[in-house]
Amino acid sequence: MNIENKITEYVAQVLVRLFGEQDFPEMQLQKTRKEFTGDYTLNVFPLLKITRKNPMETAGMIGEEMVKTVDFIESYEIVKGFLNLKITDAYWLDAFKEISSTENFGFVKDSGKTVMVEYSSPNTNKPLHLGHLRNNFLGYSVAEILKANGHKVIKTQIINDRGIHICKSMLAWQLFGDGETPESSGIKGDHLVGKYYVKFDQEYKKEIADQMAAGKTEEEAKKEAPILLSAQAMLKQWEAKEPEVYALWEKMNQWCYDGFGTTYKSMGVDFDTLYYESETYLYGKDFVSEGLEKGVFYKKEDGSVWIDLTEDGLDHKLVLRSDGTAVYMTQDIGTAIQRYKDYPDINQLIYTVGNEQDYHFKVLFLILNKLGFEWAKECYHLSYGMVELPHGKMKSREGTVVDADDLMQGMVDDAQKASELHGHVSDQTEEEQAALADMVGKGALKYFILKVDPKKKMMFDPSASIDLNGNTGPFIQYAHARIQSIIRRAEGVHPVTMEASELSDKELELIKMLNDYPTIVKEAGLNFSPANIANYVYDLVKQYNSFYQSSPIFNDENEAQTQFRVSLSAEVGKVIKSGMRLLGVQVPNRM
RNA sequence: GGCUCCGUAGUACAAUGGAUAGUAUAUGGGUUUCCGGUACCUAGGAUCCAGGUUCGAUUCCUGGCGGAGCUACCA
Repeated sequence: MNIENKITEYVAQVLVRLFGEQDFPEMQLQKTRKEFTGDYTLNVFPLLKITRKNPMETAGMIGEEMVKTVDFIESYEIVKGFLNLKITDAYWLDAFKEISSTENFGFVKDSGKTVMVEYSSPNTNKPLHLGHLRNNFLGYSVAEILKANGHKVIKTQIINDRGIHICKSMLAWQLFGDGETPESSGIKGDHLVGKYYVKFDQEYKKEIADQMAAGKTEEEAKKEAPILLSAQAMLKQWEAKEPEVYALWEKMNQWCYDGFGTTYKSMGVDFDTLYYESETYLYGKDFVSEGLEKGVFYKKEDGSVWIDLTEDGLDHKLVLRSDGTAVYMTQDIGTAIQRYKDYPDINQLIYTVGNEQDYHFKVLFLILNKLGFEWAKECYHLSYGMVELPHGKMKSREGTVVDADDLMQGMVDDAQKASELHGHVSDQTEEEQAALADMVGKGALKYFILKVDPKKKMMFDPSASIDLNGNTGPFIQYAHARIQSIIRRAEGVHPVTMEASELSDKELELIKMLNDYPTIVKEAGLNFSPANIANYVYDLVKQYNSFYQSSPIFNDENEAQTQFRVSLSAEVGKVIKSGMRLLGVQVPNRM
């Protein structure tokens, strides 16, 4: 049992003893703010109803009784109705010994729960960009955090590999590509496909302009541009599995998969199982038919199929086009059902998708519920805010898209430069230095993105993200490297022999912060928030640096103290590594 | 227009309804007999506006102002 629970339990006992009351409001216990003495603070305001005394008196009676009866409570102090309880140093030293002897400190062994986490889910017509980075880092990290909470996790994605947008790239390549391949051009596969997606758009614009010059309205021109009609025709050919089109689709998709594979490797993310829209959209259609029979959906005169959600406060929503082809919703219905069929024992299905699709998922879950799937209530949309740039939105047409590969490479290059500047690792081989630059550059990027609450939109300033000072990944990595340097010099970590009475304030503060780690991991899991972990690790590092600055570790006169400080440093290092690991960030032993 | 989300120092981010609203960056002033100065210490600077609920509101409610997203037979 953790200390918070112990304290609230004792307070409950005290209340029963002093006031004979069995039924009281939930205990409000929080950590004592820095400016007051004490470790935990009980807010007595909610208890006044049962004590029928003023805040001072109530706090005094409870504090008095706690000190008298609980061995690890040393003293109490009352400030404005807040009861501050101080824990004994001996308790904290014991807690530290416990922490250092715990394997995988902070992690839960087995919760018995299985969770599927979907993230990434790109379209196969263009490379990944900045928005995908937030998605991938978030999805991966949440999956790791859930594992740390003892859940079995299945990482997955839905690959959006069919549809008109894919045909646009294919058509443009057919018309203008002149047989260009990743091999012949030296261009990464996904970037090559993306190049033709852009090419299509350029041609399309040109044709619209031509048609308008010939007297058509803008609306007509947009609908009747020959290249668009060709793309639509190609989509039909694809659905009919016409060999030539199908072969082209397979070839260009493979270029994308190869390119994505490289990018995922560079990001450090992975998946346990994959779903393809081209395989699930037909399955979704089957359930639309079934829902139509059940009366969940209705058919309009033109043949399109809809659902009426006005009773749920929403609108009417299309689930199948009049020509019988599938929309996004159709395949999402199919994919969800397929997943529960493949993995019947999952307890939760998490979709990591941007908040511009909040409405879509509200509708999807409602539809699944109406189709009679019990598990619909286990579906959760992990909705994250958009990534904004200092100079406005990312728009592919205006060339303001921040490419994922380019951005990561830029970060690594900057890390390399910084490393050369400081020269701590100039004796290492080129390979080792390159690996370090990769670790630091990617660490900076991941930390920069993950330290922000996922629900909130975030500003991405490329020039600020490469700053290695302040609340950044490299700041944390540096602290870890410095700790490893201490351990190297100490030639290992030895058991603690120091007395509790010798502990300094800064040492006590560090122990208390280490003691919080399991609670942080738990909260991060409940909130699906890597930011909780990031902010905690940052605070821990700041506290450690302050300790490091003021407390000489290697002290010839007090061997026990030296060993303790090395041991404390080592534990801080372990928690830094563990926490960063949950963010998908590695930490170096030298940098 | 309708619906949803968001407004915290110059900028970027924190704060289960709790105490004097934290941190970074930028700006000013400091720290090397010592273990890695990518560090540490220190100063100034903020809750969009008006009401309401509450012992107590950055947090909850209402209205205004400002911003973003959704509102496609797109994904």
